[in-house]
Amino acid sequence: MPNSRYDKLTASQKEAVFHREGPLLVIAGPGSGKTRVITYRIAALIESGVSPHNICAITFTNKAAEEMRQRAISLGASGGAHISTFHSLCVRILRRYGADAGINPNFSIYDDSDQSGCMKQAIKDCELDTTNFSPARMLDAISALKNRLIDAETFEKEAEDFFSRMLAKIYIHYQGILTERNAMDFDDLLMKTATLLQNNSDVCRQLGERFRFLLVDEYQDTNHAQYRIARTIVSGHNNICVTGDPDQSIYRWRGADIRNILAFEKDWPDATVVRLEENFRSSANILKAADKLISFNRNRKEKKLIPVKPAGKDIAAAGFEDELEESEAVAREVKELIDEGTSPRDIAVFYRVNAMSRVLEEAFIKNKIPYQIVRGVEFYGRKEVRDMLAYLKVVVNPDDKTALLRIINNPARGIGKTTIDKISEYADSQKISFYEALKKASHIVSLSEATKAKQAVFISMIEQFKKDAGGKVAPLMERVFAESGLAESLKGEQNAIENVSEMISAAAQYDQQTEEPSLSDYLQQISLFSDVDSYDTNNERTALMTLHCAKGLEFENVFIVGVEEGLLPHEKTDTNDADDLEEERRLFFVGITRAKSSLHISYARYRTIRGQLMRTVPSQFLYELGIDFAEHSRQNNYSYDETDDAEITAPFAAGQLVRHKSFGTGVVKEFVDMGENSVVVVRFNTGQTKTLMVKYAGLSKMQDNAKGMH
DNA sequence: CATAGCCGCCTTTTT
DNA sequence: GGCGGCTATG
Repeated sequence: MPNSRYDKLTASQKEAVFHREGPLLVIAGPGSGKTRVITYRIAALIESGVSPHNICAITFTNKAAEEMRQRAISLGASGGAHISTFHSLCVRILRRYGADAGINPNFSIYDDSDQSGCMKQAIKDCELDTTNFSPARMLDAISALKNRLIDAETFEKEAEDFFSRMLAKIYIHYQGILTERNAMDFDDLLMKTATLLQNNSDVCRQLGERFRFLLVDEYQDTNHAQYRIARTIVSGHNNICVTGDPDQSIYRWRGADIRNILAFEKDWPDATVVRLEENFRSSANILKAADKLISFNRNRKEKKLIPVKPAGKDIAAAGFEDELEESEAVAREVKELIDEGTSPRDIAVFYRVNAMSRVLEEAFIKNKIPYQIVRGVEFYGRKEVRDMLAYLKVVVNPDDKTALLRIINNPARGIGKTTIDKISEYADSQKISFYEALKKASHIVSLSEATKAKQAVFISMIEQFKKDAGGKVAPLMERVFAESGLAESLKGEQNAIENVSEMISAAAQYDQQTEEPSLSDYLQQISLFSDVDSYDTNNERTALMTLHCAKGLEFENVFIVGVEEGLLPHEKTDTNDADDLEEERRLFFVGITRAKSSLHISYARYRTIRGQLMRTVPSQFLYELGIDFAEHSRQNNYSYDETDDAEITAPFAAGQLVRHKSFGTGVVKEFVDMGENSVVVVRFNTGQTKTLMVKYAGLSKMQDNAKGMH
């Protein structure tokens, strides 16, 4: 019998919570209590006699996993259920069951910058140049292949055109480098798990028996590999419950496939579908705007957003001269809210790209507002943090040449490029790893005795660390920091030293919380951790973050800045590709629907991008929201009203703002009227000036609210 | 082999 | 406007 704590759930929520066996799809709009439903469902399953051990819940971030764990415990579900991201689950599976597939459990996990290093090497090995084969593009392409579970050999067989054949060659080399270094990138974790489950029916059966109930949150943002993993795990019992909202899918660029959620009922024909359409979060006005915006997406399923809260405040819109004024106005408004008694943590500022945080940060400092910037991976990107991690990775996984090369002469110990090349050559000729070659350096004839001695010191240091690497992590880190010479080399750099201390205290916490702490496990876990996961919601600080980070969160007061063409939608998105544009619109939708009671939207008429002052154009999404920002363009302040759409008029006069499908936005410098063959001279924001024939250029006119630039 | 200084590159979003 | 990588110099 369900107890009284379920009383506050709505009928639909209850339906999802108490659904027992078989596939369940929960289509849940923003603010509909979806995460709550999952947590209650975990509690309800346990209450009905299911062992926590048999439940696996997948969340989108580590942070969400941590919160869900705590909430489940507070509901009386005594812990024991597996709650983690897909990536963490995969690490567990690969460590435990990977041996048969030839996986060494001490594998390193490579992040973006490690990957890019390996990719550059791979391109070089293929004797191709990085101008035609840019590492970033190659990595994107390979990531897409891995998400679709296509390995290098399979792809090579299919590759026909020149580009595909080159890509296949690079893919093979890149993967070779990772394998040689006993390393996996993020996509490998998923692909190798999916393949393992597919090829090893025994592992598959064991996991199916272990996880008799699988719950996947944010299902709209799963990729194909994740879908396969989920599908295989539940193949024996079909007890899968997924929740998600197609309108909040914002990770297509990373391989997320919205079709997973759209096709759920086809994949599991006997699925129960529950819709959660009531919104308990936002005021009716905010929802009205969100609904208006998202209705411009054509490739979607209609969904209602039913407000529970009253209309509330109007949405505040504002146009500013530049990003300095915008930031200053946001800071002042935030300050006012705080002075009126709002807690700083009930306020958040969202932007499209991380680079926009700097100017906001300065304004917040100036106005003495407590804030925290929630950033992707900044902490783990710091030099000193990477250096420390590289030492630890080498201790656990000596094959990790990426890490080894990073530390071998850092701090400087007289082992330079020439020496490294000689050792590399020796390693290749002897078919041994770089680390093994280093150990046998005394056999390398071409090296001087002095150099050999330096290497011996380095090797014996690492070997000593290895001996002491069992058990707790933090003490070893202290030793590594001191004895590697890193501490000495960072002397005077207080920030850097503090970052390392922060790492060590995090490790100490891990040591305490983990039954059997191990360095290998620790390194793998934190590789999957990002700064977003350490966002402290109990802190009395206003959060600044990207719109992507804002997913899954909610705030009383929300500010969205830089709502301009080129930023939102971002210039990198192909506005002719409806799917790309629709994803940007969803991103804005996600941002808007984070707000509970007040929402402030702004843009700047000029913005400095990469050190260059650019004239900007308000986002087309603002028109769609029905906000008449022209009204506010002369007053640099937020004002609260909503009127009809602004008009777009006038011919190609000098000063007219226009958009070109490949050059982007620009300003008309000159118009030569030659009837049908009229020519227009446009200076584009990219810096180039083009003379175009109107009839071919396909220019669209844009609203101009800016003052002249002279 | 180390260091400083310069050039040229890129720059969306993140597990 | 920031960083990595390269080069020239000590």
